[in-house]
Amino acid sequence: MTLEFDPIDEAAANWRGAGWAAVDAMTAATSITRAHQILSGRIDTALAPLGLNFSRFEVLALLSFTKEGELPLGKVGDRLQVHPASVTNTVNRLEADGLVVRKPHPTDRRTTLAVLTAAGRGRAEQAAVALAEIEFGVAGLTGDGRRAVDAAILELRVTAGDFVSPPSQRR
Amino acid sequence: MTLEFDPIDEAAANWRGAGWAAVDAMTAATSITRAHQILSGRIDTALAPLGLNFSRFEVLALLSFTKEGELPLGKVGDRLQVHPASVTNTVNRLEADGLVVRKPHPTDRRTTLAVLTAAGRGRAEQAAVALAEIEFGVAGLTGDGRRAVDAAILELRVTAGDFVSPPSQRR
DNA sequence: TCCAAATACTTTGACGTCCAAGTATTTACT
DNA sequence: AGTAAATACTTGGACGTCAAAGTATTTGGA
Repeated sequence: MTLEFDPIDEAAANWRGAGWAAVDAMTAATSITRAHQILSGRIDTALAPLGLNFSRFEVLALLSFTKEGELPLGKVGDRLQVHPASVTNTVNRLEADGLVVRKPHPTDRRTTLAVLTAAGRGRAEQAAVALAEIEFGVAGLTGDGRRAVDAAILELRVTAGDFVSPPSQRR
Repeated sequence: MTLEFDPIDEAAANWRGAGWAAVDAMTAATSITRAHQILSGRIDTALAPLGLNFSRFEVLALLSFTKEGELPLGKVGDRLQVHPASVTNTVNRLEADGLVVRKPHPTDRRTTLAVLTAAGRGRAEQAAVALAEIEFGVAGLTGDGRRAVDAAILELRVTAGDFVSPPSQRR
């Protein structure tokens, strides 16, 4: 399973050998892809005992930060940047598990609110602790590395049109 | 769709406000996750006209770098770090599209070789060009940013046991 | 030689994500 | 007021990934 060499280095050498272009871009893309695999594996493993995956946890966390513990499904999708159909699916599962309840919007009948239950709030806190313990899967990244990743990816997110205002200068 | 603020900044502020731990780790993990979404969206869009996705392209590229244009399916999985079942699925699709052919291993009858066809080789080259044009989805990342991401993620991959030897010192 | 264990791949099934289409409701314009 | 367009969510289908179990073959001792 464990290789004797860095597969990304190996790929870069192959690309150069074949005369293919944009090798630096390829390695960056591959690094990010692999990092995502590693993180999501570690995170899902940590959350599995709580009956959650990362998507479901994100919804619980987002709701727990609101004043009333509720949010329209559309807002959830916007904040977490996932497809509406995925929100429906995720909330279905959370509702089946009793962590969230659907409630009609008081004034707009198109809209459905996801409302955190007491069980949901408790589960979110347990999950936050569990994730903090494994450092969100980024154990192995130093503080410098984390800042470098954040800063670099910020450029990427801006060009992808994730948001418009210049980001705040903190961190 | 586009937000008025950085959703990751917003999440970090919320986490701090709630007194939850490991905020830096959370932002790094979230950044990487989002970066992966952005990249894979761009890459799949660029490859769609060629009837490929990134997984299928990776297999074609890997085969095209070998002397004979063939490799056992198990080796493909090892190099690309994907599950054996995914290799089966990916090669099924490539074979249905005539880009690859399965061939029995000459001496080990357990083993199946994936062999690049002429069409597969041509398609891989077209795809490499298409991906270079979009810089593998990392347009928006400067050279420095790319190096920073590679270096930081290298630490992560090492701790995940991706490979054993110290990486070469190039780049 | 024989047989248990390891290896290689496929199959099946549970999930998750996205797109496209469908339904319901509200908004905006004439 | 009346209607076309926009908005909000759900549904159904195509795909992809992974885990676990199944089949075939080879390896490595006893």
